[in-house]
Amino acid sequence: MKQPRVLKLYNSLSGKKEIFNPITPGYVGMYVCGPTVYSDVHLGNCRTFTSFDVIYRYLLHLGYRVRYVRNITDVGHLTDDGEDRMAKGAKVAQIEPMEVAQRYAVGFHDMMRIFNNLAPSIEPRATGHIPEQIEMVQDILERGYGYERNGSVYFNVIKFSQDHPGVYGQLSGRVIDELMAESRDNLKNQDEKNHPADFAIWMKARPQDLMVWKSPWSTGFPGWHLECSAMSTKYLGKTFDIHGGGNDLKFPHHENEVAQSNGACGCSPANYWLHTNMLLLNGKKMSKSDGNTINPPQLFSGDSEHISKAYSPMAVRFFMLQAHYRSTLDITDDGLQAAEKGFKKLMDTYALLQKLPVDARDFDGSESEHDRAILALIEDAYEGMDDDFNTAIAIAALNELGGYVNKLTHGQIPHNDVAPWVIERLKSVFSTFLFDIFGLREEAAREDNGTVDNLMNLILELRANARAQKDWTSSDKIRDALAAAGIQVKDGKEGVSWEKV
RNA sequence: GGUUUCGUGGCCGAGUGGUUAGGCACAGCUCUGCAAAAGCUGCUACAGCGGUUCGAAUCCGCUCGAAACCUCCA
Repeated sequence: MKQPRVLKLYNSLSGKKEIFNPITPGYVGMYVCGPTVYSDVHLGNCRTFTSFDVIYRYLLHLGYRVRYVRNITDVGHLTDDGEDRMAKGAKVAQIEPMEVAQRYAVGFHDMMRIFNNLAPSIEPRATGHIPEQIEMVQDILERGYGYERNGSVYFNVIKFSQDHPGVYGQLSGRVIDELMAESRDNLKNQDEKNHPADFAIWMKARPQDLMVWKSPWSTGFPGWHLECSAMSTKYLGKTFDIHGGGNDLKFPHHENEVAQSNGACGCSPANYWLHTNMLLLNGKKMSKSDGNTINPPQLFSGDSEHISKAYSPMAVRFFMLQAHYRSTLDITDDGLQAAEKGFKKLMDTYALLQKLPVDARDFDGSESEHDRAILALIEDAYEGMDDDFNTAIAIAALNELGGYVNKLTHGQIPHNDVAPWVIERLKSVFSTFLFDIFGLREEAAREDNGTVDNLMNLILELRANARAQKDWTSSDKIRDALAAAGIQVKDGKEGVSWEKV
């Protein structure tokens, strides 16, 4: 609908911005690596999925039919000790591994809704695609890129990289020889592998393993990287448009995915690889062990030593949107406060914009410099999004447009100086960006509660009476008492309003 | 140790070979009984040192500092 806009995105594979050309015009297949559901969702996850949510929304806005696949990993992802993450949680809580997965998958979905992220088109689970993964292992073996050892199957990275020069390591900038030199000697099942860089695509179960399936090689479970390859192939095809995930998945996860897909079918899985950057706290990556961490519920309740107050989900979302998705973003109390105010200001401006009249009676039909400036800023917002989804640029343009809204509202710019159709366009663009593309939503400033409204109306009426009689003592007492109760009274030209602070 | 990225005004954070990003904070003004709120205006920075260039914060080199990855991680 908005075609032809030229969309550019940064492809990790080539290391530069490229013009986006989908395989099938008008359609986009996008796969994003979802969470491993072994614990409460991490705030960093929220940033990644919020970034891809905006990407998804913008693609939709551009008129693409998008199939957005985001998996849930519920098996095969091992801890440092070589234990499955689900199984570990299950033993601790004395429940089934699938109960662990279910508990945290539900929590994850709740959090996605709180952040106003759209649901993906398909959300496949690794445990639901064991046959597909076994088939993929077979394909890899048939093509000679895997080998079996004691019931486990490993991917032969050396042979693969000899047959496909330049492929392994392209995404992460890694060199095989260095991998050999760097590899630690305490890696899992090191003795079974031909080479330290090889990785398991099927693992034979040990007696303590809880989640196991039968396969031609052994009773066991699939390797961690395999589920994404198998499920992306199943739902998007052998080669699809966009594969995304967090920066820290580049190596080894995504590198190995590329190798697996090439090894299984001789084709590259995705044309464009998009990676989001990390969320930092106090300038460092969050880490539970260091105590340098904050989770979403803490952010929303204010219950953390790192912040001074509670922040709403939309304030946090806006905070994320102010930075580009490929930049690290440092969470600070000051930064969050600035974002909270900036978000509120933009929403207030939007409310003012809704009230601007668009009737053309006193419009003289000429194009003013304001018209041109407003249209240019609208174009800036779009160009920002076209340039690798630069939400920061788009927000800046919206803020500048907000200046025009205020000046029109307060009469610094006469109404008849801006064409009615430009105002209409401004209204539509504002709402499109705020709600459809950025995925923000208005947060109830007050409970939808008639009782409170009625009480407030009564109180403010009493104060208005006092003020009419110049009884400043009474009127100020009311104002101060309300402030102490967390309610701010705002005296405006068109009357009094109030807000919970 | 290896690989990579980054270092922007009081704070957050875009961008980029030549034009004020934006937000927050701050200051002035308007409004106002006072204040708050709101609006307008102002606030010209790019780690340091060299080099390329008519011109660099933007390109190159070095130094210093930070972070990520190399091992589970969004």
